[in-house]
Amino acid sequence: MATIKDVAKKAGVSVATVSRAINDKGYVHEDTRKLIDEAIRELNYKPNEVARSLFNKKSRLIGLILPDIRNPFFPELARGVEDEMQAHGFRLIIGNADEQLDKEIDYIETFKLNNVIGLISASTNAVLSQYKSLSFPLVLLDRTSEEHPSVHADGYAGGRLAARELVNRGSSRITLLKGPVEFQTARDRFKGAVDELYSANVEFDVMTTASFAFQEAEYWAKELFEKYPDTDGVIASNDVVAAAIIHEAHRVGKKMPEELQIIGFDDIPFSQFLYPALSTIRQPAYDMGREAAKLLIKQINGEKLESKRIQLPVQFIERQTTRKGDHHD
Amino acid sequence: MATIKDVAKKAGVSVATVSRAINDKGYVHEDTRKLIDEAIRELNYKPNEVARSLFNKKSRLIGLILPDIRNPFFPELARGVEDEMQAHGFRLIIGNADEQLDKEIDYIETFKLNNVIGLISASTNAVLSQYKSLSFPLVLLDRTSEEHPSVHADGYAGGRLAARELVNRGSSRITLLKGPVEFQTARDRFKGAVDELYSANVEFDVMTTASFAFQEAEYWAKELFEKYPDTDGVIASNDVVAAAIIHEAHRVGKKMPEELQIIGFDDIPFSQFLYPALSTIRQPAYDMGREAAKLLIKQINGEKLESKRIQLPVQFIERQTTRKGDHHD
DNA sequence: TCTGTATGTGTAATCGGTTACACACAAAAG
DNA sequence: CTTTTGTGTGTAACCGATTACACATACAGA
Repeated sequence: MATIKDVAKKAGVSVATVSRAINDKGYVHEDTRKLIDEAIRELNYKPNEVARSLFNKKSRLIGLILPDIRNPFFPELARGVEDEMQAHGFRLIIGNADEQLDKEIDYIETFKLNNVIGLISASTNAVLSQYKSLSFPLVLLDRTSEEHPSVHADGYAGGRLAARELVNRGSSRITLLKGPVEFQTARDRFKGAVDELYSANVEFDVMTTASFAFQEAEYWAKELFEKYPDTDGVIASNDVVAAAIIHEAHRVGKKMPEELQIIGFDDIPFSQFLYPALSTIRQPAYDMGREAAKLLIKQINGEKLESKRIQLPVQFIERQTTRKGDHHD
Repeated sequence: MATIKDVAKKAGVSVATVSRAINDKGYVHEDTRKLIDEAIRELNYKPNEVARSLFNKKSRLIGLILPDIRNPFFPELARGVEDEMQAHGFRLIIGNADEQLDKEIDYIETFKLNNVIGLISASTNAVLSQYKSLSFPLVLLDRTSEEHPSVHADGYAGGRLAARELVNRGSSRITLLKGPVEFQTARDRFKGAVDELYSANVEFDVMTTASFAFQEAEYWAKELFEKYPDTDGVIASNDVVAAAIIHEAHRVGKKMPEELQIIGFDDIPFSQFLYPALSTIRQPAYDMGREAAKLLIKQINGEKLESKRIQLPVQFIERQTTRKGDHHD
């Protein structure tokens, strides 16, 4: 690989001049600039990011921490972040914390030691002390925070919405699945649903699904029908769990949506392919990713943030696991 | 952040000694070592990876290029790579090329300029000139190569297997979906299926699905039933496409598996939740990831590779989109 | 006593960039 | 004609690590 010295020699100038030319800082004569550009092209020179980063204490890398890359919701977030970063010349590196604290700490450390210029975390453990001592900006994604800028969907409204739609469509013995307590969004949507059900004066049971992972989703589904065999409406903690429930419902012979309505949460791409296609509360994952990226870029550029907490709306996506309701507009 | 100088000062030695102590190179007196350890602990010192990397021209980072993070098959691969790397003290950074050439080139460049110590690529464009001029080892994942070590599943056998199972289970007007030509694995499994169908002397049509993405899968599914309304067996190019076909089959009122059998490819976690649950050819994605990681680590350590091309077996997973067959053992 | 080897440590160069500062020169201002 | 200001460029220090090399000491064997 060619270095700045090679370029300087070839162009017959000093490295300082080359550096100035590259970075458009200070004066460089038009003619010298041409010489340098020429040398750069001939040698196919690319500035060494590591050396730059060592001096500047900043790279062009953005770190993104995801709690579980296998849950399709998170790749969707990542795509949003990536596209926005791409457009601004930043590079995204993804760390998959796998819902494990030590992995997450490892990644934060790795990001620090590699001088990332900013960090977006969609992790559950955002309260970590590691997040306090960062020398670069942090944006929390898919959760809120007092201390840091954040982007999230309106989980509470989503929970209310899910409950309302289910009730309006005639379910009366509802089972409400509560996601892992660590996930703030899970708590929000749970609370939303509870509040709505209370105020609608509808009976409901609560079951906790202590994880969002595929492997365990099947287990929750089985547990659901054992504990509450005559439930006629399920508000699932997310789409993965909802998928497992649909599957199990078929197995135990429940007709959907006639005998059992189900509403998921997230609207991952797969939900439309389920049978019956899953009615769900959509989170605009891609947009959330983009917004988080924008927020981070603003901070990196030292701009003032007019709003530190961006909340995006959720939306009911009507498909086949809910009946036609007497729909209030 | 504390630097090596701070540690040296606190321990009352030179930076060289500290460096030797940290890296266990050269002589360091037991007593001095203790002093240094003590200083490191007190200052909470962590060597700056960027500075190290600048000198050594190596980091502890491994790059992984995925063609599409949204296809659940790839996160699964990534998890395998990650777990193995984690165990060896390497850090994984993921780049999502999004099946776009320029993004992929960008990522290779980013990885180079950040001194990754090795690269695993599951991209379609492994023929790229960028891959030739690497100064660090490369392992190709989910595809083969003459020039580079690679890990892949036996797509050809998978194609044959899919065709054989479908024929054995009584489909006679088979439609064979051909995945994107860029994907070598897609070509392999296509060829396997073709060979098997020829030798079994079974009629079949071919339809090309020029992408594996969700958004388009639905389109292929519709096209399938328009073009070949009386097909009674589909060999899908992957599970995502298969999911779309199941969905569409419901819509047009085909009974599965009685009137229509479907076999997918990959066995992504979602396949079990489809209705009917998808019979598919399983690729051991997680293991593939691990093997690729092992291969890369061996190269990094300068070990001899006994085999440069690792092929993992595929497996027929019988679920509900295929009928009970007169099963030859 | 002299030489050779093993042990322990520090100085300074190096990796590939960036930038403060000094200096040279030209044109404009006084 | 001197002073100021704006351009243009090079020298060298610096970012935070690693390591070649020099040097000092201790102890062995001759």
